[in-house]
Amino acid sequence: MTPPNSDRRSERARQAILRAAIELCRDPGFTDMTMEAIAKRAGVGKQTIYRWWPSKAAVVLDALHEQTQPSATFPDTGDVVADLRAQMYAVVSAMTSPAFVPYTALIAAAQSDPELARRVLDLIVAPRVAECRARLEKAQADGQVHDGADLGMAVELLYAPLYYRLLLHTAPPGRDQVDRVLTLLTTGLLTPQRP
Amino acid sequence: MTPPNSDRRSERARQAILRAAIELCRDPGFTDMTMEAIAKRAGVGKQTIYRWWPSKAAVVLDALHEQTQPSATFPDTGDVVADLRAQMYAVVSAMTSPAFVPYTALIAAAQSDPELARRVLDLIVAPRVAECRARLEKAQADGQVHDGADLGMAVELLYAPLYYRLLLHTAPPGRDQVDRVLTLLTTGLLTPQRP
Amino acid sequence: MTPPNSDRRSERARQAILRAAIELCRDPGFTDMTMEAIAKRAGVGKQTIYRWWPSKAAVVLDALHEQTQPSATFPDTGDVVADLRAQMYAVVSAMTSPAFVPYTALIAAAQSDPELARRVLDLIVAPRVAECRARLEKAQADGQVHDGADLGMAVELLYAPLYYRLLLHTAPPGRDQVDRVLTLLTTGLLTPQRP
Amino acid sequence: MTPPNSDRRSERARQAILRAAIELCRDPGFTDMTMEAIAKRAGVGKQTIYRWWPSKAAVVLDALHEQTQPSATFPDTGDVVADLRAQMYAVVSAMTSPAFVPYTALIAAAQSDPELARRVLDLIVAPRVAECRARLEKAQADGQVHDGADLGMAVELLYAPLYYRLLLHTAPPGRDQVDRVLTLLTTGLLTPQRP
DNA sequence: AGGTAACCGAGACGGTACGTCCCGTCTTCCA
DNA sequence: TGGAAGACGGGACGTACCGTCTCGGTTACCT
Repeated sequence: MTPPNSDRRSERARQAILRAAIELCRDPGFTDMTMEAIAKRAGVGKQTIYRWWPSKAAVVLDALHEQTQPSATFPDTGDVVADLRAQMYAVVSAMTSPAFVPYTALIAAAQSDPELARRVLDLIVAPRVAECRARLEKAQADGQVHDGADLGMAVELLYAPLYYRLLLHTAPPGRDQVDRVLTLLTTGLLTPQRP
Repeated sequence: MTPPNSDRRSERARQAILRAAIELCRDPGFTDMTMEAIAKRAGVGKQTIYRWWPSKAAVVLDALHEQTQPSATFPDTGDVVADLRAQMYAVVSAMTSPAFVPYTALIAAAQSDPELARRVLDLIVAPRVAECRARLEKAQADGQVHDGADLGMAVELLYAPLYYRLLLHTAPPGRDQVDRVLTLLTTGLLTPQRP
Repeated sequence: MTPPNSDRRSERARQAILRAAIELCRDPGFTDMTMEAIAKRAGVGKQTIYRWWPSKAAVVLDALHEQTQPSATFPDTGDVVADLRAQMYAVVSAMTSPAFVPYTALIAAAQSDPELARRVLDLIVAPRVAECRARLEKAQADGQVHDGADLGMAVELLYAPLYYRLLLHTAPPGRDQVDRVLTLLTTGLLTPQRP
Repeated sequence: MTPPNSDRRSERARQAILRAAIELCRDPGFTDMTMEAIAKRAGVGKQTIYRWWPSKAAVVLDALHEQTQPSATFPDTGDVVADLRAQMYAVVSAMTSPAFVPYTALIAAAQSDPELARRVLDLIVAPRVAECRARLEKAQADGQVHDGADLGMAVELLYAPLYYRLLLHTAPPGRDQVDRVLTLLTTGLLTPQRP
């Protein structure tokens, strides 16, 4: 997928590799997966993998991304807070499902692989952020959010706690967390009491 | 530091190993560091490392933790927001300094090593969280924060965005980010405008 | 048994070590036996072994030698050939018994350990050779062997074929081999036929 | 040379390995030689050695065998005894040359490695024995040896004393030994004197 | 229609690090 | 001071993968 340009590329091999990668995410898991194992399971020469991907992380990222359905778009019922809650509940569900483990591994791998980091960001994080941002903008236009609110930071504040728990393992992300985050953000209680 | 119990342990070797680990964090970096390199640089047999630590990540964690000064306590000038800002500025400084890179690597490594995750949490994250929490509680007692505010979530909301940027590489954590987070949290603008 | 001189030596430890060596000859076998295993099984510090023996081969040699009864002396019925046959049968029995395996291992070890070679020779081979030689000399005095016969070489010729088979594994040493050796040596058929 | 079947094998690597083995026989010697040293000197990965040989002894055996010229055949001047003497002198020369040391080491190693023992026997011992046997049979046909003589045992009796001295270190094999062996075997003096 | 150039499978190759085993020395504490 | 215990520096083990390479074979295009 990177260096040699060709439509002579074998679609059969490509799919077999992605398929094998997905399967190996399940069983030995991302960390214990090897290029050799992918090649063997896909019935493919190692060279064929190295020809199109730079690392196992790149293969897995492609594999995960390919199998992901176009993803439902951000809900819009007219009530921003309800919509945010619904969407964040969905994210929590995803994060706590076993199928999410390899995503976490990819984020970990990306810490020492800038190119991978960029691709993870572009493929996985950015689209969700953009949608959330768009929903907030619409809400602002609807008057459900202050004109002066810092929407960019709002997006970060909404999702960051989920990733925080996911990656620091302080606790699993959860629905109550979502509720508390929304409460804090929408009530602004982090301010002095009025006497 | 885990399996064999003994006070016959060589303090000389222990320190040489931790020292070597720190040095190797700088030069080849955590990812390219190997147990063999640590042993060689420390002038120590590999077995001596494996006897006391289960992985290079464990060694590095101990090394980083040992070299860390008792850590300045949370500032308390009487103004919570100012104190939070000061402390978070400090965290931003730390995170963007080259010396922080290995911490990031440890968090990455912890994604596939639950025991390491626990130790990272206990040694690095938990104490900071506790201090922040304590400061917020004092602020609440002082009436600078609403009685009903969810302080636990507040701590998460304050720090999560920093880790979010750090680990997802959306942008480097920064002072302006801190300012915007504090603004959003203290003004509660994520609410409908009053007409 | 070599360097430090002392009667403070612990007889208990010495016997435990030799005993352990014998037992380990049986189970993991000489080749797979280690100093550490001997120490552990003997309930002895490694240092205690190294203090008195230079190598595991030395320990095993002592152990084997100590457990060997003073050894029956060469038979003397008046008939040299019969006596030789009897004695050589006994050697064949010994060589083909499982208990002989470590002796073979010692001879092998001696190939790269001159000091061990000397001790193996002195303790194991030389006494038997001397006895055989003495019996042949008596036979010569009795007129059962030619005055001109080269008795030193005769001893070599009698025993060499047994060691030859033992060490080159062309075939196991056997009674028929003994018979055929004796026949060839006593009939001198390796000469032209008389017409 | 055993497990994977393939003509994809690198002849370059094979030769480099055998060459390195020969050289290391000279300098650190068989006992102190390591697989790692062979690999390093041959400029080869360790795996490449392990892929084709089970042990360093196997490598050395192949190396020695490959470098050995097809070997001069048994002399045949018409005089068996002279021919035997000539051939055995040659064996003595070989055995007492420094180049023979690794053969001795192989025989030692074979004591705890049945497969190696078989290969040493087949490659080194058996051919020589067969040639000697053939020469004796021809002598028997020529009437230079009794019809009833036990030729198989004769071969053993001729060579065994040389190996006996070589391996038990009673004395170095020598020409005088050869002479005395031949004398004893051809005169049959190990019999009662005729009055 | 034949030639040729690319991808493909297979897996050997030179290498590096792994985690383990044992070496022979040392250190510590006990009797 | 000898012995038990076992940690220590060291070095080789045999294995696992890395990423590159060579080797036929099989397409698919290009004359």
